[in-house]
Amino acid sequence: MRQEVRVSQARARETRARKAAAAATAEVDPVARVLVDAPLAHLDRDFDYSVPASMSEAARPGVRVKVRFAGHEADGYVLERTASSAHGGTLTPLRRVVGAEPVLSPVVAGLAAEVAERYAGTRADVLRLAVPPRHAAAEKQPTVPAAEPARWDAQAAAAAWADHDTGEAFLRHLREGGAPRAAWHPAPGTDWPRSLAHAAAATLAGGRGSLLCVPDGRDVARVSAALEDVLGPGHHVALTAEAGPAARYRDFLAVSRGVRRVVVGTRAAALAPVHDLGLVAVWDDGDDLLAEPRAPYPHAREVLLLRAAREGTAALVGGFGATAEAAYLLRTGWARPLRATRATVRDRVRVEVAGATDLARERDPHGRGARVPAAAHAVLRAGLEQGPVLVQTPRRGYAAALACDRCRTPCRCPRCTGPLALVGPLEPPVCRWCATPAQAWTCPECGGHGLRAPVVGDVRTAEELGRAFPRARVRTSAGDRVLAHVDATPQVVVATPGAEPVAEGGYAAVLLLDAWLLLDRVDLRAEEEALRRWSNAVALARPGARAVVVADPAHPAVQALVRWDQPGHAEREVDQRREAHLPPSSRLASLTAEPGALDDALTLLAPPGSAEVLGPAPVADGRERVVVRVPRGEGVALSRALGELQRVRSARKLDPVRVQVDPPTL
DNA sequence: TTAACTGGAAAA
DNA sequence: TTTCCAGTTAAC
Repeated sequence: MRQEVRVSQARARETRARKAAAAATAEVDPVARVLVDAPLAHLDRDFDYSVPASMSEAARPGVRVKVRFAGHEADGYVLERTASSAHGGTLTPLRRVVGAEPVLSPVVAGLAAEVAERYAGTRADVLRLAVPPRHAAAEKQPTVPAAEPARWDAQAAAAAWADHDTGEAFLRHLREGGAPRAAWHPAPGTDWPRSLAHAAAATLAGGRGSLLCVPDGRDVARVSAALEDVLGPGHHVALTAEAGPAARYRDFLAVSRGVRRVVVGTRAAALAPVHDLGLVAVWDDGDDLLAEPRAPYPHAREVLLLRAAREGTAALVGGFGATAEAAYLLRTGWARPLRATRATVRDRVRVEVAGATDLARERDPHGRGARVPAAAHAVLRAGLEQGPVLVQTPRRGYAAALACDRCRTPCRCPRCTGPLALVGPLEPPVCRWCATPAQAWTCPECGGHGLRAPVVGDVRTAEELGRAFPRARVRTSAGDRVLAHVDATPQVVVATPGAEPVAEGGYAAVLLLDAWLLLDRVDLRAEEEALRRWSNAVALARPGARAVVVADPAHPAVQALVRWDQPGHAEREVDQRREAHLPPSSRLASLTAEPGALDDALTLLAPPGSAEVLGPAPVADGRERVVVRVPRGEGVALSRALGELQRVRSARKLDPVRVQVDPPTL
């Protein structure tokens, strides 16, 4: 039996060898350099395969191929065709060319290599983000060019940017093929999707493409509508993950074929193969949605800035908030400020501060405290006579977590120790994990029976406001029930940060509740993030509207909001972070693994001399994390050392260590 | 998955 | 010293 198996294996081997010898290889450039989709870091290099004559035409650079790799069939991309190989042994032939479409351009292949290096990951991981899964039916359809040339209205574009000190010069540079780079901070109420669309139109009028990245699908839809309006139909595509595989691939092909040269999309679009790229832009770059959650965790802003440098394009980093990273671009002189004039800002919105800091913290669990101060009520009431009003409340749901009102011990379910939460005004608290109602809760620490809600959700805020304004319509927008738009009729719109609907004509008033809650988060970016969220809500107001933030008026973030000086806040943030050796003046990387593997990784790691290793500190699932920190100038060396670590560890089959360069949170 | 390589043990 | 074998490694 065993004998037979061996004989048949030997025969199969002979057959294969005979076939290989018999199949003629291509006459011109018989070698294909292939990027193989292998999961191991140390295999992230090019491999040469011979090209059978039958595939010589199809195996162009950029096409997908199937190859035999270490016994398995593996996917790969042809990077180039060459006359000879440096590989000593005989080359395995390509097995199959998958489709005729060159989906990996040399530009994107180079970019993927740079992104992989920067984030200490593999090119294959980056390309999984860059190239959507193939959809054969979509590949057969040709991309139809736009029926009419793109519109270019220099006056309309100038008008859209007129409120900015250097807006016209920026547009002119785009139009003339220049590479201006700016950190953009518009006034509240600015129709930023339209401004972006005009920037793309100016770039296209000069013969170049644009790549615009925004945080989420709603923003993509807004910019897409503005592009359609400004450029005319058929000149741009919107790339989002939610589009579905066929549409996603079809739109990707429209870009990779060069038929559409203006692209708006979410984070993965930063790697889109736009032809003749002239402008990269990222909007609201502080939004954590722009940080990719899959390895190697690239951030869309950083990918776009790498592209701007590699491809010599213009760059626009904008938002109503301002990140320390954007401020750092100004500080180093890499970008210039592009700001709304002070006169415009003054005309748009007045931001006031109401209430003392601790009112919200001390109120009782049924919300009878003065969470919405009288002054704020007055502003809402006045606003409701003009149109819709927006109320931002930090967290979704009725009430997040409950605590003992005497000793502040968090309430735990007596049955399963899960967190308790209120689900309605007259019902007892319910466990979030096992859904058991806690009929008569007693604090295990102090024996108290009273509950307090440290966080009030949007549903209860809506309920409270419904009582306060009985004649007004009250709607909520949060979590999985996000409204994209509301009309111009008077109504109260309660929304969580990031879920604020756009109001037709803008909100007549904006109220920001529980501001202390955003500021109390234990996070490196808590302040910047709070200011960003408030700013995005205030920016939805109509010209002449009033905004009220219920917060401590002395807090620097609150003051920056009132003055609409987010870039100034970001500048101070840069200073503070430099003193604390935090990004962007420093480069951080985190390593997460089982304690043993982490120990071992640290002995293998050869970081630049100035590196500090902080930790290890325990994280979830019994794993530990260390943070490695270097001055920014040594960031490249740190990335290289981390990449080398991953290659060595994968070659030796050691336990995996998760490496994140520039982790968005710590 | 599997050919090539390594090193250790048995045979000469 | 040579040969054989099992386990390891690299992977075109």
